[in-house]
Amino acid sequence: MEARNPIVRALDDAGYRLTEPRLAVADLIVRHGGHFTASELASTARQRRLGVSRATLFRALELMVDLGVVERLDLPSGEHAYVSCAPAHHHHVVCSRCGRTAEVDDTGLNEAVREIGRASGFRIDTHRLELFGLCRHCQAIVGRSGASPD
Amino acid sequence: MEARNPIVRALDDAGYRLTEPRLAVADLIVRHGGHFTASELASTARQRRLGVSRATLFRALELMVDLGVVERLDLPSGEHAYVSCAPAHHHHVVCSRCGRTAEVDDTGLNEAVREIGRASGFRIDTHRLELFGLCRHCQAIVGRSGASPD
DNA sequence: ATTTTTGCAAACCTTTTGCATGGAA
DNA sequence: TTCCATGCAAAAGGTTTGCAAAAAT
Repeated sequence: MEARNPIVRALDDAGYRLTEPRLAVADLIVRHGGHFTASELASTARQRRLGVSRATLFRALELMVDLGVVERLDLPSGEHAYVSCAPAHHHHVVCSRCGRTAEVDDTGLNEAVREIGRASGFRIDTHRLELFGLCRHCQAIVGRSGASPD
Repeated sequence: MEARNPIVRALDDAGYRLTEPRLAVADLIVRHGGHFTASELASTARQRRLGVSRATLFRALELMVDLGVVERLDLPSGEHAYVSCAPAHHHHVVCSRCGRTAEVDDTGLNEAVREIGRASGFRIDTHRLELFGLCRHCQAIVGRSGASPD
């Protein structure tokens, strides 16, 4: 039933116990959609009286990141944030107005990375690309009203 | 003529006062070379008895980031780090063994970013690319001794 | 002389940890 | 029943802030 939730499924598959707090966190995350900080998640949990302590929240997030179903990213402000995602290498575009995210594949990027390695002489092992802008929805809103993002 | 130091020059040009602590921080940074965390810089300053308080260090770093002569980046570990750099849009490759960095231009990447925008429907405003690997020097060392990075 | 900058110390925030209790398998 | 996971509360970092004193212009 709730194993429909991909995070819960991943926890289950990996043999972790499906506890009340973990289920609550997983549910919050998939319902949430966009990116979120640990604090945001904590206060949502508090509002809904889900009884998830701060320590447990962080432990759950760490677990999910390890399992690859949640990714940690860094906002331009330097804040740490998380997004739920499929367990494979990829990147996210983040809407700076509404927080919506989309996954992005490596097409074209891999080649650029290879080129950078060639030019710099570095053997490049990993990279992180974070993109920020306006999703289609917010472009329409901003374009219509002339409002500025943020 | 410490105005030879590009950070000092930038401070001067922007009309900030060239104080003892700022000069000390600027000097530490340009001498340092690779990336560094605020704490690392703080402890180096302490060792050398430069008399730069923590608060001032952070204020100086913030200033330099604002001026564009220092960039803040996020290591894979999630730690915040800084590197000194030229004030233009670019990215860094960071050696995960020795901390050496090289600047990288956008060639090829811009196109990839444009393509991502097209595919995702987002209007992409900014992006951050962080690359990690081994610099030429460390490749040679690791290759020779068979040691593994980190 | 005036205004900016600093140092100190405390506050703040986020994240982690030890340990006894509680809950899943 | 047996571990694993949780909560609590304290600790550990990292970063910011208010304010009086010090320094740069």
